[in-house]
Amino acid sequence: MPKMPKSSEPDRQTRILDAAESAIAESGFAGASLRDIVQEAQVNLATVYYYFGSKVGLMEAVLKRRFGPLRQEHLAMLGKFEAAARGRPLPVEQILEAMLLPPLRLAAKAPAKRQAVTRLIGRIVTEPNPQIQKVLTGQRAEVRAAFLRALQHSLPKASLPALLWRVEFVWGALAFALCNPGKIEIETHGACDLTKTDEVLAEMIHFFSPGFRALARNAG
Amino acid sequence: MPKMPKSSEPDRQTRILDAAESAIAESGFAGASLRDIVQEAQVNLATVYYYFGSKVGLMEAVLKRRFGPLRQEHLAMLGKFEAAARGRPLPVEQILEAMLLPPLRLAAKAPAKRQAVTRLIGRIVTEPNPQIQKVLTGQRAEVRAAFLRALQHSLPKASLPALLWRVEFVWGALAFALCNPGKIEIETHGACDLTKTDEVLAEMIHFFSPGFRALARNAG
DNA sequence: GTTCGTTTTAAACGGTCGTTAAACTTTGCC
DNA sequence: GGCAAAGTTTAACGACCGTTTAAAACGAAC
Repeated sequence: MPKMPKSSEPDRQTRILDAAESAIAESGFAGASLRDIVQEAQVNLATVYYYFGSKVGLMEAVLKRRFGPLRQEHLAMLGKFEAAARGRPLPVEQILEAMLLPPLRLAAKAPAKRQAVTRLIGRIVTEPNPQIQKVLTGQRAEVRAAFLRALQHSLPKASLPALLWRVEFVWGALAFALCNPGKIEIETHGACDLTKTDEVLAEMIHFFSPGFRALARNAG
Repeated sequence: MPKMPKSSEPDRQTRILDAAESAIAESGFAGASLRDIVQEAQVNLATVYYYFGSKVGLMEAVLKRRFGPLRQEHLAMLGKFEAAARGRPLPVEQILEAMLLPPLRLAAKAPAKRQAVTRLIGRIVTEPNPQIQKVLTGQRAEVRAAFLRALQHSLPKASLPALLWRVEFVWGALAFALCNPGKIEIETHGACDLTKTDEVLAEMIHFFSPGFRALARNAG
């Protein structure tokens, strides 16, 4: 049986996951070393293998801990909007909100872990390791299909490739923004602050929805 | 004096740069090993140090070879449009074309090296190593400033943060699309093909320009 | 053909990596 | 207490990494 956490301090598995998340954020999946991780987690090296089997196993656990709940939030929010609409097509603004808000909220978590979580999202986009990619491709497909169906319902005149491309563009803009929050803030001299979730959400919705609505008029 | 290339075969520096580019595309900057690179380039390990000084030096050379010309193309295309407009504001479609076409053309290069070049772009977005980041931050700032100035001229009513965010979103969508061309094509079952440069360019311009034009009416 | 600077090679250095096997400590249960 | 299971630590293995040194091969100039 696992040892109970010592009141304030999280248990070993959690400490390892937190440390791994930070390490991945800072150095990428390949560059994050187990020895650095266990040092920050104040845990012995072999403990990682006892709980997670291997480095890849640990990486998968890190991803599942964050992106499992994220997928559920995506589908739940979209489902809530669809239930309220009772079969009628959703305004693209609501579809965009269901796409964007869960990741943006995740990015605005507790300051200590904020950068780790956001950069983690960016790392996945360009991750070469197929074992790590595979963890997320399945659930990404499910979420993408759900949003695509909603968009097709709202914009029946739009062609499928036009919608597919636009969904990719929205994901890309989101991933890029989340990827290096500090960099954007610096390069725009503080004008773009990712921690202001509501602002960013509004900005993105205002930017993207006209491009979707243009598809409603003529086939695109 | 450097040995002349043997007609068909590129010289050693070029072979190393090509191999390094492929390796980075496949495994990232940290994961790309010099021993793999020199094996593919059919060159001795120490040759890398003779020509490039270190691994970081090689990485910098790889980036400069591709993104130096890219920066020039960006500024040249924007300059051409501005010269033709003779001081009048540019339509956002032209500004977007100057932002998007050079990278898209670069991505449509010779098939053998295509994936390497496109994935290289994606890697940079999430690169942790500050030495590598630094190579591109300077020239990125210059290009961003040029496009921002053009946008401000065309959309004088738009607020600065609104424009800054939108520029980031466009870069993000572009980088994401270029990052893993094969993945998008597979996940959309072939509907999204990045090699069709004209299609992708038209799709992006049609998607983004309404979001920019919306800023022309009321302050955003 | 010898000489000199340039280019290429072979071999090794120290270090870090992921991983494993076995010994050790703790914990819950009779 | 004694025992088995769960958890933790120690210590080491082999592999690969970036880097350096010094010697060999080469090309042009005289």
